[in-house]
Amino acid sequence: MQLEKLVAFHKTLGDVTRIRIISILANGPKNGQALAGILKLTAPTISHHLTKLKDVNLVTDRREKNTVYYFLNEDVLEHYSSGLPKMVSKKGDSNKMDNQKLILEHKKILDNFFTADGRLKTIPAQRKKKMIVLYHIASLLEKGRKYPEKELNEFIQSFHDDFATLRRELIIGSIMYRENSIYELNPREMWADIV
Amino acid sequence: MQLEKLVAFHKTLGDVTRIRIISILANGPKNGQALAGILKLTAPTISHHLTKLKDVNLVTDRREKNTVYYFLNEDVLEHYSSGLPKMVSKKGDSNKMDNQKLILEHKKILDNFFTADGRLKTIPAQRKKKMIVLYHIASLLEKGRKYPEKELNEFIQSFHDDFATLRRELIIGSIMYRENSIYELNPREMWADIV
DNA sequence: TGCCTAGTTAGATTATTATCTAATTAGATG
DNA sequence: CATCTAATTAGATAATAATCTAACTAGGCA
Repeated sequence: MQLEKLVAFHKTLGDVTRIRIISILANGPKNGQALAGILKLTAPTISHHLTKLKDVNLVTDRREKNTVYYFLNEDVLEHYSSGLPKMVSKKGDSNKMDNQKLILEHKKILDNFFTADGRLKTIPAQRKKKMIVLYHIASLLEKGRKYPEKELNEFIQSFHDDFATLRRELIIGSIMYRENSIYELNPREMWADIV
Repeated sequence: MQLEKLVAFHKTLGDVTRIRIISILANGPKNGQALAGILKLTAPTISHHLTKLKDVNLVTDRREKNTVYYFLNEDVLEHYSSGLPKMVSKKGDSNKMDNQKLILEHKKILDNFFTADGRLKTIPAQRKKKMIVLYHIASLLEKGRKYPEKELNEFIQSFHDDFATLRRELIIGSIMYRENSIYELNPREMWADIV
């Protein structure tokens, strides 16, 4: 019945978490762990919501090695077009042509620069690669939380011994900012451009 | 917060009963009793849903004597435009200009032809009035249900002793149709033009 | 083969909500 | 004023669903 479908669609969108997931995915695909991190929810909860979103065809997924990326199906969204497009406005992604390809490229770079147990082999010289590595490291920090310099150092050192250089790069790249030796992630939507 | 509003809107639409109410109101205002009758729910339940619909501005109401008529706010619906417009397509209501006035006119006619305890005083001679009366009686039958002639007779007789005439009029007016002495409401949206 | 990581499934808990009955409010009407 | 009808409010019940922890599954990779 057509009516049931419409109700299901709205019921799916009638939940804050799912709307958040949608607006995140509007800026490009993400995997489950990333979503869980951003929304500060557990993996099963994310999984729960994603199945609901998949049920009404708002989201599709695609496996890449060990991790599954979730894509927003914008056609459906536009079909039911529900005011969302306005609030969910994409960031200035001029050529989002192949977001997927971008992800894989990033993944490859990370694979090259990190060891299996997650340590950074060397600090990349190439600016772009360096940024990708820095973003990756920063992605494991808690958004909104303040880190004393000592704590941040220890954290960075778990990736690479030259924590001083890396810490400075995080500031220069405006991924973090510092106030009285207290560090914090920059509030700007850091997940927008990178995985 | 804008997000909360969007969620609230969808949550409101994520319920079968409320979608039904909306698609009924799309064909013109109704009062609470009428809605309760059509949807076979109690008055408090209808009231509950209507307050929710009013909360998100999908419905407004207007009191007329003792009874309150509920109007669909089509602007909001179009603003959030949610696939509903398609399924909720108005019937060919050319001059809906004053639906409200129409309602009151009908009410007056019904008041004139029915006694306080709901019996039909006389069968109207004027075609238009007769139709209104017939629709009113038919509105108490169950859509989609098949009535054996005997049962239908008894039902009609609860309004007026000349059940044979009324039964024939229901067929002539194509409000009902008959197959092998089994009667059924015509499937066309009978609530569109009346009540 | 055997571990590691990402996701899903199961089950429990808690919060929300659709629905009902009973009681109450608000107008209208005789 | 007394009564009637329509609507809302209060309170109870039962169903749905969001979230968590714990256990399980399924690919990579050493």
